[in-house]
Amino acid sequence: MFELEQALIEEKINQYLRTTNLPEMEIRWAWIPFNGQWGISTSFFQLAAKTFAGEKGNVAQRATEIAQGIASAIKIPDGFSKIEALNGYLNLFFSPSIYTQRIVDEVLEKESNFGRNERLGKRVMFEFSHPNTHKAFHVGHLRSAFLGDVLSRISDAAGYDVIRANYPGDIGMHVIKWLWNYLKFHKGERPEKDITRWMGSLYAEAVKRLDENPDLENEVKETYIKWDQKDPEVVECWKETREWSLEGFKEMYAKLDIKFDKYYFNSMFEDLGKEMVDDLIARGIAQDERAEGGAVIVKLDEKLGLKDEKYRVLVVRRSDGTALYATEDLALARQKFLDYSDLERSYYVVDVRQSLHFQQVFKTLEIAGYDWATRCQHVSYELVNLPGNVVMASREGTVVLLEDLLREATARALEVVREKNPDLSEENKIEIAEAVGIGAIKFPMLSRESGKIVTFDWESALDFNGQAAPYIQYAYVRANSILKKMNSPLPESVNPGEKLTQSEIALIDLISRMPSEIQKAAKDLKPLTICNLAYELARAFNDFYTQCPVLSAEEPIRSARLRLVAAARQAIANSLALLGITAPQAM
RNA sequence: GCCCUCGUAGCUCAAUGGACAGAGCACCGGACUUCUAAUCCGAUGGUUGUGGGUUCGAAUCCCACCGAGGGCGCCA
Repeated sequence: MFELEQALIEEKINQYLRTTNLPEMEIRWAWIPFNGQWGISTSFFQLAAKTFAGEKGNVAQRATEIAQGIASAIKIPDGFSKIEALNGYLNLFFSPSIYTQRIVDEVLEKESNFGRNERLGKRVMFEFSHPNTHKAFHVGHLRSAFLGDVLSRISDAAGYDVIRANYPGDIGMHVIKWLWNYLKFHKGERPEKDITRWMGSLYAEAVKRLDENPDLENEVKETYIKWDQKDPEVVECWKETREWSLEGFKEMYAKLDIKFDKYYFNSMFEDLGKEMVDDLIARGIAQDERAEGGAVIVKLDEKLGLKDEKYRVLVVRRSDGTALYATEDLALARQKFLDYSDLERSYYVVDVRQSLHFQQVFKTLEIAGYDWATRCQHVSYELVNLPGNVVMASREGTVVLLEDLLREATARALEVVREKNPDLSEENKIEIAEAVGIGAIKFPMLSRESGKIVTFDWESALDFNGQAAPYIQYAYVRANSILKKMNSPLPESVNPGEKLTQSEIALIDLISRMPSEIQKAAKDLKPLTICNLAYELARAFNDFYTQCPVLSAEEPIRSARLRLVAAARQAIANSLALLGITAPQAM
């Protein structure tokens, strides 16, 4: 946003340093942290420390001296109102009128593209969500879905070409159990609505039956053998019921506004994985211990010559020859690079419990000589637990189903909409309630560090107050409301004059940070950064809203404020879009 | 036993190695004849788990310890 200005000033600083025989320094810019003061700053502590060359001295004082020297040596650059040396920092204040006009104009010209970087011509893939077919979808599963979706949005905005990949678990023991239960007790039945809930309830029923009567495991094993031998009835049933689950997921993703470019299915990689393992055995990377009743393993630490245990041992094929998760992951990783050979990075958005597993898989691929192996990266996140640190598990019955949460959240939001906006059409109210309800669900999962556990409880999940999506949406609605009441086209670009209030400056300051915040969020893979920005924007706008009359203001202030409101509305909308949260027109 | 996360206000969480560690919730006190009060303003609240170290400067980096959670050859 201010690269040109920064480069010019950097040149001047370096010139000063040369003429005064001070060492070169790397100049890092930061925002001036004081509220209502808009500008950029850099500090000279490092340089000051260097001038003492290890001897003792007052670094802070020297830094201030240098900053003062620079402040008096370089003229105030165009567009700046003040240059100041303070506590070792050099602060350059923007001339608010000039830059407010520039930023506002840029936002209004770029609209939804404001904040987006130019295309980098680099491709990355995010694999996320990976739901299990034939099972329920609970709140714990949402974190990967939201994280992956928003990371994709942020990376896209930061200039990357993003492939959004899903990897449904459409085969495995859980599916076999489901099929057994279905064929035995529910043959011919099909789901009417709430497909995913229905699939999940049949799975729970299967598990319950097997718990109550372990002898039935034999029947499950028979089903598994039938599956393995491609028994037509079992295979057909799998194909059909699998589609039901996928249909259910499709509805759910549509509701959550999550899209995928590419589907990889677990069932596609059993055979491919086994072939890769055979290759690993042939090349002496994997050890086949099946003759002694063991499995096929890769002794990673030994292969790497490590003394201490780090990567341990990876089982790549079961003793009975069947594939397991690791087998399939080897083939999946390769497939991604076969499909997209130019992939700069292949991200796996999977919970933290699988950290070691992915390290093992990636390291195995590296040892096997695949040059892309080092481009694979596990993006881990902590779980969503229930109060008392209870893990959500369908087996334990400790789950909150997505369907239930969605229904409750939208119902609660609908209640409020009816109260606040009784005149809106019912259709409109429902639309708003869904935007608010879903936003309220997404925000808390995105607005904390991914390494921290999210504790789900109904009370805070349905609390729309405070640091939450509805607060941000409401700021958007307020801006929208002013612009609707304007009843005329938006005024042409105007200079707001020198008398901008603190709240106006604070607002435009935040808007101007958007492009760099997006870059930061993409670099750190942190949606939280965007959550913070969105919330700060909303807060600054609410402050502006109470401080500064717009429609009743005198010209030219009125025009300038109207344009600022439009820019703020756009910035808030863009930040919400990055979070996959809908900005409603009214609330 | 080894490895990985996390520990900040009563609670939930922020804070590119940098300026006085900030919000929300809760609690207390205020503000709607005004562009939507799903809002705003004010008050209270801290030895950033403990002890060392690195650095001009540490909540942030390193080491040790304490506490919580997770992972560790045939689950996904």
